[in-house]
Amino acid sequence: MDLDTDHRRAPRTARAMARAELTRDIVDSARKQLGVVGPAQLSVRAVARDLGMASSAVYRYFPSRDHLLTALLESGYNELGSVVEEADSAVVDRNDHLLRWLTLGRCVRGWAVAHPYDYALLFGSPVPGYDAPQSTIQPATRVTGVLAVLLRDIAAAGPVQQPVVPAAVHRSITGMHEFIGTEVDDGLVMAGAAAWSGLIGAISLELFGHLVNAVSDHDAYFEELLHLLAPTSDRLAAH
Amino acid sequence: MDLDTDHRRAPRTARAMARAELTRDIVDSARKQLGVVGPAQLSVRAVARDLGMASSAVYRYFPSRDHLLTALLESGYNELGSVVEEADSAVVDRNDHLLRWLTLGRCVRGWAVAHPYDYALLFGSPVPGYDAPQSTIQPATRVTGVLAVLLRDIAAAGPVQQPVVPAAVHRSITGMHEFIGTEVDDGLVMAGAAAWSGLIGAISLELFGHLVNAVSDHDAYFEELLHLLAPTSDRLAAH
DNA sequence: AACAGAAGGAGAGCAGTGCTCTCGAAAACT
DNA sequence: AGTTTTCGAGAGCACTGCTCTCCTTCTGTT
Repeated sequence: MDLDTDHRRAPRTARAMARAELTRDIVDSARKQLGVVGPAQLSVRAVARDLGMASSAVYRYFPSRDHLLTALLESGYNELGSVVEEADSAVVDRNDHLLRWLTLGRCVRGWAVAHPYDYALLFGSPVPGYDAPQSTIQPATRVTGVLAVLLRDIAAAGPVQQPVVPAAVHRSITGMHEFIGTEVDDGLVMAGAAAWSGLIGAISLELFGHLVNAVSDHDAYFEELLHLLAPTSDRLAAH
Repeated sequence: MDLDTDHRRAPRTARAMARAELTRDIVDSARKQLGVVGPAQLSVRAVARDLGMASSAVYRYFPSRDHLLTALLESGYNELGSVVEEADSAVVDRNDHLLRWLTLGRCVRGWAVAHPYDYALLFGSPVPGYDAPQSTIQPATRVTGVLAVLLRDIAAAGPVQQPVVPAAVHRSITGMHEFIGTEVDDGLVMAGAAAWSGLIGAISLELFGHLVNAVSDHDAYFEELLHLLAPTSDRLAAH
């Protein structure tokens, strides 16, 4: 089972190939169900039925329903992450930080609206008694990684603000600093955190039905909100 | 009990009193379970077991599990709403709008941290195939109602900004305007929406485990974030 | 006070779930 | 070729939401 001795990633034996194929099929079928039914209602037996196999056979590939959900978590994070990464790299003017923020926000919301149950799995209430294992945190950081790079570029372009946050806050966000980079000051890190919080909150409120009687045109509303939430707004406004 | 006064709401017959009592007991037991197990795992049979009755008897009071969840939704919204209302009214200086915003935010987060599963029920991913009936939207507006009053007071105290939002946005948020009041201009309404989005997003990210490796001292971090999210920040900073 | 009818409890039962076992067959390794 | 691992299938357990029937108890009316 040791992966370090197995240099060849591609499985050679027929059985290993079949296993990889079926593992993918199971995840695909489960994600297909996620498009209809929501994470809590996702059923191992329904996946088995969809693939024409016995439900017990699925457990040869995923030892529990939670492990299957973990795979879906990874899949969703990776899909969202690659969408955001691609869109950000498509912005030609790298110094147009506002546009890059808008692109990131539009991307995340666009993907969330297109895959509401996947978004609910990623950013909604977690399944109780289940904490994400280490394998999911790496894909989860891809989309926030794009934001981190943006913050770095903002810090590199503009003048570095003095850290105006209390020492307790500075100490508390060392994890963010390690992830983003030490050249980004506390104020900008917190601005990014506020922007990210606002983005996730706005999408969650919309998708989870908290704006039904408040907002009619969600596209226009979100676009305006995105401008307000931009971490660069004060800096851009100050020029 | 004050219910025994001769208002027609008070049930007079023994059976009606027993029904009201048992209905309350069921909701209480369900909310007690919510403190441990999460909305999706909430079990009607477990409630019945807790109360020492047959599971089928519970269906005499709540025709389905979703109806029970609706009652929990109402109960949670009312509890959170009354907490926030009380805290806001305890702020003596009504013109200290920043303090009132901070109080609101601290209240919501404090309640959410104390009742994570209740918060997940209210603001997390909704149970699939279930849309909240009309009876829940009134309690749901209590906490946002406090924010609405705050925005009204800000608008009344400060100079009215010109609506700088596009016409499409103005048309889209007529629902918010009707709820908040026409004297609040578009810009302030959107600032309130952004602040509320950021608040819900920040709490959701914390409670749903998205800050595990990023933030160590959540209290200090949230306090700083709350200042950044304040809808009055630009106005206060501009004075 | 007597009685028809409504209300509510208990239990059995149905269809579904996650998950665990055993058993036999097929593939892989030696 | 023989041995060991791998994997599919099926039965089964404990649990769920929910329905149906049966029967007791309470209620409003005569």
